Amino acid sequence: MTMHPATARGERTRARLLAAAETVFAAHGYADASITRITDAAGVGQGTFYLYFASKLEIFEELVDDLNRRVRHAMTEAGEGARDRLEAERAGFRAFFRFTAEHPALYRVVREAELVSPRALRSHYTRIVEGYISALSAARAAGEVGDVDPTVAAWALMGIGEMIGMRWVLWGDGVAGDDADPMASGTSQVPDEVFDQMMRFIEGALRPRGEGEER
Amino acid sequence: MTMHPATARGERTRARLLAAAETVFAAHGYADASITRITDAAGVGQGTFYLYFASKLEIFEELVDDLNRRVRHAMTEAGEGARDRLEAERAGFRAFFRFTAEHPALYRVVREAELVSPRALRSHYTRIVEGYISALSAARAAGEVGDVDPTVAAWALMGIGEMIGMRWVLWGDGVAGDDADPMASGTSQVPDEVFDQMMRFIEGALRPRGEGEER
Amino acid sequence: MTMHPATARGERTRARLLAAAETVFAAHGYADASITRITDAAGVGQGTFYLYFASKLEIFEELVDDLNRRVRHAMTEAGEGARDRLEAERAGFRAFFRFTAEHPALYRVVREAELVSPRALRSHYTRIVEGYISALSAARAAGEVGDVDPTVAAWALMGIGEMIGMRWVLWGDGVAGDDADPMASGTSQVPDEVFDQMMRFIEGALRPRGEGEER
Amino acid sequence: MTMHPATARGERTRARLLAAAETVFAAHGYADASITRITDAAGVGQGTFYLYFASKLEIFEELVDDLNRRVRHAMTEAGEGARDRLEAERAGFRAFFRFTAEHPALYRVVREAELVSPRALRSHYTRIVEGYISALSAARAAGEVGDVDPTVAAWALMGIGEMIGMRWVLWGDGVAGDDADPMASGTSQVPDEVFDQMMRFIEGALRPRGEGEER
DNA sequence: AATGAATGAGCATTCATTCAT
DNA sequence: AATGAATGAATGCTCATTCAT
Repeated sequence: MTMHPATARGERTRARLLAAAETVFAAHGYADASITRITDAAGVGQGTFYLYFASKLEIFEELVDDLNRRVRHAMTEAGEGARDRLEAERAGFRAFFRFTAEHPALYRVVREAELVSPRALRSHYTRIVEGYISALSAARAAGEVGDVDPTVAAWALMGIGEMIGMRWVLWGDGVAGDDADPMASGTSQVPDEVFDQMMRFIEGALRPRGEGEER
Repeated sequence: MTMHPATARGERTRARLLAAAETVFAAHGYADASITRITDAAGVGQGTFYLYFASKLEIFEELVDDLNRRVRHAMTEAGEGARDRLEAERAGFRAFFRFTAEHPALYRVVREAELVSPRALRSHYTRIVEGYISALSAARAAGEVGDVDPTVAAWALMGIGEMIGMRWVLWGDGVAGDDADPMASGTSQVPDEVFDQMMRFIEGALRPRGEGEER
Repeated sequence: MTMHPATARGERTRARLLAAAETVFAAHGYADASITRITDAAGVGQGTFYLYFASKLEIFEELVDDLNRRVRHAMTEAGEGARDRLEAERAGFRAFFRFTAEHPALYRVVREAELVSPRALRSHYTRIVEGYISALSAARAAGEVGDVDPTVAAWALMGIGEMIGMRWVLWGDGVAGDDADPMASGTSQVPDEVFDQMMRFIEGALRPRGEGEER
Repeated sequence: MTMHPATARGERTRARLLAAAETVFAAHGYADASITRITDAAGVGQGTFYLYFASKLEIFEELVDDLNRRVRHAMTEAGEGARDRLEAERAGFRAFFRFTAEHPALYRVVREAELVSPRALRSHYTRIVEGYISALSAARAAGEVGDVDPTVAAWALMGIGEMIGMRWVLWGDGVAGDDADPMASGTSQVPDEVFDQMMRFIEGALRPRGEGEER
């Protein structure tokens, strides 16, 4: 499959292509991201592409994996110094949103993966969720978290992060009317009040509950 | 834009095309959903397509709008007989998942809209969220809901529904490993335990809180 | 071939179609003048077209013939009251240019006929030229015109009229640079000085010559 | 716009395409000259076309320019050894007719340009006429030519050449009846008597006049 | 007489991929 | 290692024409 270069020069070329692919896929989508556009953006000849990737699908999947590795790394790293679960969560979300702002490709590419490579899509979400699951399980064992199923809660958190990120990072601050230019986005940050409200929502959901539950 | 037929026969043909588009877009994605595939599925000649839709994009956007109208209708209708906010929420989510199971197109089509027609995508989410927002605002005024910002909470709920729906309705029950055929899906239902856990999560998030909040 | 209507209403519809065809062919050219455009311009249904014309080619040829009849009529009529050949010529050219200004279709349609219907093209030019030939022959017999072959002179005059008409009527007054909008034309008139110079040129060419010829 | 090849092989392919275009446009006209027909005639694959030309219109315009350059070159070259204006004129027209006979595309393509690319059409005629204008101006200054406006005379000459060329070169010798196959042409030459008569006509038009002019 | 629906052939254009250099 | 040339399959879209009403 993926062909790996023998020389350092080749290594650089390959990296350039992958970086170019991130830009081009994010800007045009899978179908309209022609190999030519990628090689042009990378500053190499058309034929060079096939020296390092067997097909368009392959570079796409590698890109998804790559982005996945990078978000997860960013999130984990952010949560490392945290005192408790809550602080870690907060840091993780912050990191997630920051990554989203810096790499709009993450959203655009992943969303398209639904059809292009369902395998890649599933693996992307699943890996992130796995991180949540183990963190939540540990927290539950430590009594920091209420009686929610870690798996379900993990997917819910994933959904919250994704949707809030889409709404406030990708779309920007403005009201999401039909009017605004939908492409002029990708650099905002989630406003503090929104972030706080979101964390409130999550805390409430995860907090241990002393009182009797309704229903 | 959209051209409307003058006769009943034309009306029927147009409806057949729209129905075919739902199937075809869901199965192949926007880029690979050729007009020919759509007209074949509709049982009409190629040229007939352009009697009713000016372009592929146009039928796509109309389809998104159509699906949007239909989910919202299903959700509203479901919540109508509910005693309290919680029951309504529960019914709404159930309806949402049922609709998702019956119309996998909703997910696949909407997700692709990110690139195909950002306008359609935004409008889709925004309209659904608006429903949540007004329901939450009313519930908060009635003291049924805690002190969360209705807008943020609404987007969070949207995210939860979408992610849980994707995971358990579209992907089915199985573990989301790299192995299973990712296309053989779309008909499962969210298992009861998962649904209950999700509702627990949501209740916790929205419940009025007596105790002092950290931070 | 051409189908003729039985009723007065039909007669009117047919005339409307022919008039619409003049406009549409002039504006879009043969290839881009769709039947739909013609019927739309005529304010009738698509199918109605084929009640009166067997094909697109047929209405085109009829239009060429029609325009041809009308220019020739305009030119003949104009020359009728003239005292001598020269005055007649002058009036004929004036009429030709006026017709051109009012019916840009004449040029555009005829020029395209080169490929669409060579038959129609030839017949158009030939018929006009025939008028010149007989006028020149008569004038030569009367000694009003020098010793030029009427046929060759007639084609030369045709060429002059067509080229001057294109340059000053269709293109307008402006310098024919690459810049001006080439479609914004068709209503100018040949300026008087140009017209006079052209007539001088023609007079010189046709005038009887007493002196010895060079060569 | 026009893309130029980087290698000699590409240069050859590009030239083949342009030559094929001349043939195909002349034979079928712009609208019916499919890219496939051109690439077939050139002996290359369909896709190859777009390596060198951005569109059908572009190769058309380049072809018009190319033909224009070539006629003008042929005409100028022919008139180079001439003793006087008249001899030069004669040689120029001969060259023009010869070129027309060898490149029927000149006529057919240019005539269609009226609608396809008015810009190209104007520029074609204007450039040729400019040559006439400067020659006539010089001749007038030298007293070789009478008191006609060089610009008007130049357009008149252009018209004469075009019409005579069409009549005797493109249509051939035969009477231009409705019968003859209109496509079986393009190789005749203007008969000597016709050519001489045409030159007589032109001489008369341009000759200095001693006597008093009517009007 | 009039119409609108239906159709399939046809075309410009794009693009992933292969290959010779 | 790198490149640009070449290709043909595929697709969105247009349009003259036919037909049932």
